[in-house]
Amino acid sequence: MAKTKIPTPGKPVRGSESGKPVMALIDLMGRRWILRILWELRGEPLTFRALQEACGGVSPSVLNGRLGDLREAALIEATGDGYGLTAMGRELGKEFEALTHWAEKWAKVLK
Amino acid sequence: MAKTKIPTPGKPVRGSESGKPVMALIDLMGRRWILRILWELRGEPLTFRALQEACGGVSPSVLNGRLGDLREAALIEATGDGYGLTAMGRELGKEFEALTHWAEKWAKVLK
DNA sequence: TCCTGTTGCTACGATTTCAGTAGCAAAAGA
DNA sequence: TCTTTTGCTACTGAAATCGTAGCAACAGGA
Repeated sequence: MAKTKIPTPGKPVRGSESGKPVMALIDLMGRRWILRILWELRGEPLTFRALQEACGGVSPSVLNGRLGDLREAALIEATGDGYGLTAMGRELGKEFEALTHWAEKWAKVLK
Repeated sequence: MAKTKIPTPGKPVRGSESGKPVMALIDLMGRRWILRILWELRGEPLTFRALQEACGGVSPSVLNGRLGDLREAALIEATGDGYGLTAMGRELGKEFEALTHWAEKWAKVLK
């Protein structure tokens, strides 16, 4: 069960009363581990423990909270084999992959 | 002056030793207000105070910290008229705009 | 010059979130 | 039955964030 409020499109979120979907997305993505979890799940589903390890040993309490967030956001779901992306989650992951290419360029510029 | 460590592609970041650019990006974007600031600066440059107001009254200490992060990441710069996106920053903003469309669909699915 | 307003920040205490470890109940093998 | 694995909760201390106050520098205006 998530202890924090879940950002929901159409409802006000932290720092914005507009209810615009992008604000809910910004709120959600701005939480630590959310992006990392989505990233680690881009392939096949992972068990809780596997996911924890993939995320560099994130504490289970935080991980569990984030899994709750992501489940309420309908981006991941618990399957028989652990946690996996939903259709929406996979789509978001694909969008995010475009950012990977940007990040490569960014790395070159920065160094 | 930023008090937190800046995620840099090529160097280990929070939760990842790989040094992959995408990990640095995930680390950076996973900090509260980072995405929001980039979003609010997508148009014209804003002064510190204007940006603060645009971000729903975020505390100046945090805002200042994030501005430092973003400057070190070469995504924003201080111009004469306040803070504005760099070329890289504007590019990232464009990538992120694709996510706006995704968020619209997400909103429909969720409700 | 003095007054007033704006701007970019710093300081600081209170609150929230995160990290790190320990451990437990349920399920799965062996 | 005995042992592992799995999913998760509990707890404590550290770190990040919030919210407010306020200050120095600069820009008019009177």
